[in-house]
Amino acid sequence: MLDDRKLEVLRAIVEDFVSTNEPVGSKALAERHSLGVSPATVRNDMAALEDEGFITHPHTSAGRIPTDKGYRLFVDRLSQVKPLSGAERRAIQTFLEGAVDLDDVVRRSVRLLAQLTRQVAVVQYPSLSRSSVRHLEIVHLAPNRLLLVLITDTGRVEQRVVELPGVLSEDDVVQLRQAFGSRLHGAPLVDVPAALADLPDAAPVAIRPVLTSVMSVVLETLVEQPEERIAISGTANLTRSALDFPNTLRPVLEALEEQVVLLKLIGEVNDPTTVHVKIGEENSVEGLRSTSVVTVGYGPEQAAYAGMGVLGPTRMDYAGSIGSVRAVARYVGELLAGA
Amino acid sequence: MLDDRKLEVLRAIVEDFVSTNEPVGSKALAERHSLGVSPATVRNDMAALEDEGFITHPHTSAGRIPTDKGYRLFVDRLSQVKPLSGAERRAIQTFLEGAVDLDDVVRRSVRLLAQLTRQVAVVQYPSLSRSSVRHLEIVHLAPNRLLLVLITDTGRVEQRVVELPGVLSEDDVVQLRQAFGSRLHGAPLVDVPAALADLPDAAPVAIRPVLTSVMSVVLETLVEQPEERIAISGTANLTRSALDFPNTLRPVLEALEEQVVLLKLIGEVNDPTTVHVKIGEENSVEGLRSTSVVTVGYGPEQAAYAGMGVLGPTRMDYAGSIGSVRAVARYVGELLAGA
DNA sequence: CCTGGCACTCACGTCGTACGAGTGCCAAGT
DNA sequence: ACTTGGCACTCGTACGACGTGAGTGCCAGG
Repeated sequence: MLDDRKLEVLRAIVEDFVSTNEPVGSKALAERHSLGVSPATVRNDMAALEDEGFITHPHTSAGRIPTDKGYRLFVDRLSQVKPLSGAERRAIQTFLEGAVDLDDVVRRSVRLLAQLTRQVAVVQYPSLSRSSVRHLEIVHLAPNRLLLVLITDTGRVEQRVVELPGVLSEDDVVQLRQAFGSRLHGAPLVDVPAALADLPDAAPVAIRPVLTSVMSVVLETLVEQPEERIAISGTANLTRSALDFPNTLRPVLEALEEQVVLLKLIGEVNDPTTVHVKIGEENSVEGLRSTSVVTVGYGPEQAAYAGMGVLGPTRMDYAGSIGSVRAVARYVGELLAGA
Repeated sequence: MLDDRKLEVLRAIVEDFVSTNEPVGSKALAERHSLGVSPATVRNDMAALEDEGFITHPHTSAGRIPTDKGYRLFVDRLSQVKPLSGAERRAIQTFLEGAVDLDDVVRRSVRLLAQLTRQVAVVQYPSLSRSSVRHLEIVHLAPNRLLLVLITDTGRVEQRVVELPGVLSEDDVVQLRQAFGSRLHGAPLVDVPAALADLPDAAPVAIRPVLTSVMSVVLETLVEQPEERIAISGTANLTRSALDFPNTLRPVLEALEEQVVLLKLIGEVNDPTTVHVKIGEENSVEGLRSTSVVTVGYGPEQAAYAGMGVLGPTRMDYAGSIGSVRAVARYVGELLAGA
């Protein structure tokens, strides 16, 4: 059905269209890529590719452009991931190693990714649900107010103010710290509920009411609403492909403002070893049907903390994007593992 | 020079143009607004307004549109700040009171503002340089590593990991805590360098090297790089005025990605009592010359923590935007003051 | 199965034209 | 001195006709 030359023609069409953004005709194609056959032959192959649904015409007298299905085939079988240049590798390293805390790492990564790919970059903060407790600090703000500060092993910090039912002495606070500290230190967040289960019974009666109210805030913060955060950069790059998004720029920008949508987009697969590509209609998100998304999980070795990726027109440089995304994810993963 | 009727004509032009986005002609204007004069008279007034530079033609056979100078006059003398509807006030309240920490307050505010004004909203996190230290926590991560967590009275949390020159005992850490805690608690960040000045001399010799290295990190974090953060929302609203930004959407999006630019925009005036409006060319930022910015400081009473505002086409609903921005700033100010 | 040739189809740019909104100005009216 | 109706003029826009050329599909011959 699809012999090697037809595949070669498809690759040529995708590559030409991606770089020129204009429908590519049989003649130009036979000339520029040394296929060794005449335009007429190319036309026949094109007709076959069109029958199979890999390419289309915008109109009768125009050249061909790839369909989503065509891009899919291209990504799966025809493209080789572009390795980064030495300059790019160095750029990544120097750019990221200046990071001063987790927020900084994420912000730098997302900017970096946007610059490398010249597209919209999205990076999810390390997920709470997959981290462990590094430290829980309890600060005695006022007799009846506490500030809880939780720090995870990924460097993430969550904080909450707790209004207490009663007044607390400094000694009580020390007891609280001990009670929580011993149970939580190093515990994965998913295990926190179990680790705290026996707490009310084990604690001195005097501080039980306070303790339970603190406990409920802790659980609520960490487990029930594991709030996920996301950083975006490079939205201005969307305008570069403004021609690709005649009336669709709007929904794309809207989708990018919806945390939930983005999480869905990035979070669907978090396998840190492979890069995933969603092309056009494959996207579950209405409004992103004219875009492609390249995602990957990142984190130390097996454990993926979270996802990151880039989003652009279906007509994008897949090989380059996949390479950049993978490289940045690796660096960030190592960085977080070492920290 | 500019009698009352001419001003009235200017107001009518601005209002019509803002709502329809089409150049307004003398006839339509005389009909829709009950000015009590004929189109011809309106034309004369228009000619006068044009001589003064308050309005222009796009071309000969088109109606008039306001110039930046025209909008300026409108904002300064002709528009009345629109009070919010009851529903809007209630929306603000319910939306903001669910906030769980500072980050949440800021994120909710910026979303709210974008929705109310249907424009791009920008909110600066409470500035570090204007806050005081609420608490400095020192966590002993490993023998030669410390985690510093600084919490300000505005609820902002900054954290840094410090690699120490030597190994530290638990007792040393306690001493460190005391040394810093006593000096910093409640101190305005600007006074921190002074408060710490005598620290190396006063401390036990044993921990001095460690202490100075911690100190330098603290100072660096808090004073030398008072990193300002910013939240944005509603960029999708820019596409609504896509007709206003034919080729200028790009630079606007780019400007919105530059923290520095935004801070400059918002930070120029932080008087919490008045709302400031920058119209078109008045903007110091290249690339935002086709936009207007409405900003205000927020914070408890006299002390402005930071700024917030909205950005849109010069052709925007100034009265409504000013009202919304002011209202949200007040609520957020109260909220933070009470927290 | 490839190739050159050939007729055919359309999108696109150009040109000319008609239309109409809106203006500027003037002379008459108040 | 200001307002008003009238009128000629400008110019941007919409519309239709037309030529052009890129690109195709098909066919007959190698």
